[in-house]
Amino acid sequence: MSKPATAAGDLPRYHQISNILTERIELGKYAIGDLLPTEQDLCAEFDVSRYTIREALRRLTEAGLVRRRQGSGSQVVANKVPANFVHSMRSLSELFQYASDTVFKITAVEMQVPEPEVQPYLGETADEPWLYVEGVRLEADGRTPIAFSRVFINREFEGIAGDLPSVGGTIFRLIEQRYGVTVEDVEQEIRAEPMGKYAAKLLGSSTRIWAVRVIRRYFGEDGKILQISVNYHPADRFSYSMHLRREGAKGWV
Amino acid sequence: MSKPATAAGDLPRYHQISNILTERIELGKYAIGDLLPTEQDLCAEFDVSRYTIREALRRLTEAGLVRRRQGSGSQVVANKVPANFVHSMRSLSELFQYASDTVFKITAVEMQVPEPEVQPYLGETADEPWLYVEGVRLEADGRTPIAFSRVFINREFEGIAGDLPSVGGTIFRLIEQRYGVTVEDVEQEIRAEPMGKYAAKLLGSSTRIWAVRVIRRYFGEDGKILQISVNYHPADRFSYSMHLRREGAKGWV
DNA sequence: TGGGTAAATATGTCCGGACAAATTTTAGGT
DNA sequence: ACCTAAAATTTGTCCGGACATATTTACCCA
Repeated sequence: MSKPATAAGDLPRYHQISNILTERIELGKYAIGDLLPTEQDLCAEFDVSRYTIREALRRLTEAGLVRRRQGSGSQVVANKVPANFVHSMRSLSELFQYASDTVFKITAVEMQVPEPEVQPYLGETADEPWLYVEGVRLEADGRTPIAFSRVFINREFEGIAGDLPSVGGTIFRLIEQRYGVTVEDVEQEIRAEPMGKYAAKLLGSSTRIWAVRVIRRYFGEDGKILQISVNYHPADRFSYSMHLRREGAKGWV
Repeated sequence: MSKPATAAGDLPRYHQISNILTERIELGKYAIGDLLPTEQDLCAEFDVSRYTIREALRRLTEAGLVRRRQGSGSQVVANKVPANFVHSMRSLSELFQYASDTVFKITAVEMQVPEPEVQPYLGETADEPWLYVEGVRLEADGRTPIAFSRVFINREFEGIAGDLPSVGGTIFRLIEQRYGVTVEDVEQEIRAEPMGKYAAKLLGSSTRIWAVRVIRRYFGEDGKILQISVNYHPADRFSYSMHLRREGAKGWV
């Protein structure tokens, strides 16, 4: 092995070296748990400065293949690059993708054992009663429907039933504020299906229309389900957008 | 301002300087869009080497606060370290939510100016020809259809046309490998609509069915669109799931 | 054989320098 | 006023060096 060439259009040396080392790791020449050759040895092998080797190893570290430890060396911890793509949002409100000044008009509130549609999402708590809230989310004009929603709230928080008529924002936010719990995880599932007659009627349609159904489960810190919401959006008025960005090191070929 | 101290237990100098610069950005001393002082000026201000300043600025870059450009300077692009809720995946393959052993059966390849449906997603490049690839993605059994896809590939990469018959994986990966480019960002949009007759037929249905249409745009490092894919999934066989996890501090903006 | 200490090893921080490459600014010409 | 080319500026790559710090190894003694 010798000094990598850096003719016009070539990758930087440290980039080429990190590609070579990555390939060796992937091929098992350096197995998971093994130490890579020391910086000094790699400098000799590739005939480059220590700086260049350190940049190459930094890339391997950022890629998650290697962990470096002072006095110890560079240990292989993975043999594939977990290139991460990340969709992030500043708050859960961004998850809904409708404006923050929309209104939730409640049509029913009661304790209820969830119907079969929802039970698969509840696990062991499927047979217990939940605080059921039903309603229509409207644009700020108070008239244009956005979605029909069924919300199941963990009965630990049934005390918020009295606050619900005044809910301008979101129910889970109400729970967080009233009970000091925090939503740590959210599972969301999107699918398309024909909308039920009842829901369609509430959304102002007398014919059978299609819906995009969005189910969201909100989990607390201990993994307990705080709330489940089942939302039906008219298909012709719904789209769901997300932006993913690469984080960390670039993917290797 | 002077050389940061490095007594025992102190943070490294570059870490201290990046903290100071982060605070200035958050306070608006360097606003979004502003250029930070040059490396040279910062070396003078903090009385440290260029290496130390570059390490500090690297940290700001990795945190997403700053973008550095050779010949131009270091521009503030954000004044807060982003993200509370994060949906992450190890590779873009996870975005598709079908198994990795599926097969893409190609039905057409040609240069083409994209049709009106796609043009809003192309911006200034809407009038130019793209390499058009059309096909059906099948389960590993080679028979069960998953989705009908139209793919528009930036004509810079038209050389991959010859590789396409053998594409077992994904087209963007082929582009990455062949041209050494990297997908940095992806925009995805999901909506439901009736499926066109042609697509439905290719998916084995003689009646008018509903589809979940998923449009994805893949961007390279310079913000250029590398590829667009328009995928039609039969609604009854499609669902899209995501898991979001809280990261960083609790609480709301 | 086990424990403690010193020495050796390997990476981390930081310095200074040089040249390359990309971008911006300046100067000159039409 | 606009355009083009050259010069200046700013960051990127890479070199060599020194000292600090964390870990591992070697050695000695009970």
